[in-house]
Amino acid sequence: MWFRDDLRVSDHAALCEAAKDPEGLVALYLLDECSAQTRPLGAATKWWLHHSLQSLTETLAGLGVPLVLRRGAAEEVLPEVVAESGATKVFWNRRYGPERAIDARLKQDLRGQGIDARSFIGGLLHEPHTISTAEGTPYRVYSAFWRACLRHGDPALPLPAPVALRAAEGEVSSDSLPDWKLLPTDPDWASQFANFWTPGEEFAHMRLREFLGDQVIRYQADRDTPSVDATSRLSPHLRWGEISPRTVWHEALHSGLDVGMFLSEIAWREFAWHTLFHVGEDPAHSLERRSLNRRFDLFPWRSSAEADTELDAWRRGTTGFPLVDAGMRELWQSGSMHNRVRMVVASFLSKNMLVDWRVGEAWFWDTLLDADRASNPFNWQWVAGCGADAAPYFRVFNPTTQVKKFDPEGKYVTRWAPESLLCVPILDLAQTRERALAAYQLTKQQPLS
DNA sequence: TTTTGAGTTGTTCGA
DNA sequence: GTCGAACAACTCAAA
Repeated sequence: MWFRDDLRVSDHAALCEAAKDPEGLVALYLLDECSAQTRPLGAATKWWLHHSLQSLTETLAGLGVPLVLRRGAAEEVLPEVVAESGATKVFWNRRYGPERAIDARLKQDLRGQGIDARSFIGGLLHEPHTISTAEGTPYRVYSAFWRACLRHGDPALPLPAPVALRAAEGEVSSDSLPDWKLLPTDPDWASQFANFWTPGEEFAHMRLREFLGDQVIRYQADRDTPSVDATSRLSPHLRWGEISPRTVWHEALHSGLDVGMFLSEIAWREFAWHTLFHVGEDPAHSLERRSLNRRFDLFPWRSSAEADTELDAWRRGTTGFPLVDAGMRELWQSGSMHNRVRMVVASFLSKNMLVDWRVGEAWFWDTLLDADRASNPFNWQWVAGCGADAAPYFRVFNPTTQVKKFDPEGKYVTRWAPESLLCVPILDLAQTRERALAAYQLTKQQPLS
């Protein structure tokens, strides 16, 4: 049983199937950061992965199976583990990013050697190939995609976790988790993360129940207010598949409350994966590499060198715009940022600073606990105006207006960046807005080559 | 097949 | 202070 971005035992199709096998199973987690189709993990994400693997190890041990840890290119290491263990079958849940090229090649190779390699439904509500427009093309507009999801009907009911597992005979060598050095040391900049988050399947379910118990009622009204704890905070758990979106969907419906708005946000995650799936397996075409709107191929972004000082201020949260600075500090200290503020800081970077959205995306990738290969670049592209169902180019968030609207009492700003109010603004909002509008207008008018 | 209307998250300006 | 218009172009789906 090969675990990937699905570090859980409930609603796990591949595990359920593997559990039926009388030969017993080997549970494997393979950390692959070197294949061409994978993306090296961000530093914050590694912290989460460490703790999530620890949690899965305990859960599996309780069910009777050790978790084997191995590192390297999947196409080299997986066959090694198969040979070492004498496994005759290999099961996994499907991935929907560029990594699926690796899975397809492995499946073919293993089957060529007489190994029964099988994949199962992965961590989405609906598999991407089952949702398409009447013309068979992928959706490019969210609302139409959401309607299509609703027409598709409820996703399958979550599968129960196995009550017991049988370990395969013989021993398979495993790396030790601390040797992977996923946790930061010297300095331990993640020291505060544990005050905000508890990785692991058990806590993912607790978080969902808590949210559905007393927060979801206020979700629609308060989700845009960053000082209020009104969001589900499930995203890092979903990132590692500690809980499946199908479980979230059904438990939310089961609550009997008005969960429409919340589920439509789960569908945005789905839409990002749908979009990533349809750009194909070529890493060069992946969402983090290329704007969906090809007109932006020649966009006159200012280079990182040119915007060096401003970029530094953006990353550190010393731009002199309290909402931007508060957001960037929240990110650094907690590994997360409120959704409303993400839009503001992303608009600030791509529009006011006129820096390539990929630079911001890379920073989020490194510092966010919930960044995945679909949502993170998809949403950056949405804000930058070059993505699917993108914000119109003239939508430039004004951090001063936004703070008046969404943090009028300054609670959020005071919590994260109290001294930012005294900083000197690094740029002129009106002037940089005009600069962005001019550049975007030119790009829009450019004929597509 | 063609036409038409609608579409997550904003800001500014002028009446 | 409030309100509506303008700021495009394109995709999707219904008519």
